[in-house]
Amino acid sequence: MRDVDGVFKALADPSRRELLDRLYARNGQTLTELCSGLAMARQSVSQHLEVLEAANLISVEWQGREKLHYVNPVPIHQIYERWIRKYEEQRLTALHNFKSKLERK
Amino acid sequence: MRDVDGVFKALADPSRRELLDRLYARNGQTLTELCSGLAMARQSVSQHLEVLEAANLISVEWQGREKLHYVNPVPIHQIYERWIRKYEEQRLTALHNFKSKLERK
DNA sequence: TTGACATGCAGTCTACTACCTGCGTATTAT
DNA sequence: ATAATACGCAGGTAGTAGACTGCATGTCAA
Repeated sequence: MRDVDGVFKALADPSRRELLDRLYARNGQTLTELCSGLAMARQSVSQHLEVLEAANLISVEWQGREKLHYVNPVPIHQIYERWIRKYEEQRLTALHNFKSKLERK
Repeated sequence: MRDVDGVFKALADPSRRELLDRLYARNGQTLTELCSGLAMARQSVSQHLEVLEAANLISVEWQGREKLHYVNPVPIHQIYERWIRKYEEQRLTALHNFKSKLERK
């Protein structure tokens, strides 16, 4: 349950976020497809994908010699639920206080 | 605008998330207050706070020799807006498809 | 069957990160 | 005025992360 850490760490790298974006744009891409257009060696991309997979942000399906990658949106949702919504409330409270202050003038 | 990276990196460390949580529980704490109960040297905490400040996740106000720290929920909201909501939609779509599949049975 | 293709495994190099310690400076309290 | 307090600055170290190269393995196609 406390694998929040892995998710945050996985998301902390811009290359990994781009990979997620690419998968979001078209799901089920292979490793070499994901490599194309990136200024990185295949091995680097592969490592990044491993990190994303370890964080459960993507899932993998083998099809012959090809490795297909799929986004898994669940961990991101959990991050939101367990971590962001709390701060969201404070933000809205702050906003509300700010408005009230304005109105009292 | 693309300082998303700094925010993600700042959030990637559990110590920094705990510091944010502590500030969320009680805003406006000083450095030494934030240090108390943590198994870390003051300097380490200070460095973490610098990272959070650089990511604009906290703001700082000097009062004499004391440094007061305040949470800034805006960047987290931006992360949500620009990065999470998108995946949220896909998650709901996936959920919807899943339900439809069940119903077709 | 042989060659091309998709990927994995292992090792290396560099840079950064998260710690620390020691010392310096400014502010408050006695 | 002096001591205690709150903090910053500089520097040092161990571990890790991100990139690479080279080679091995498994799969498909001619």
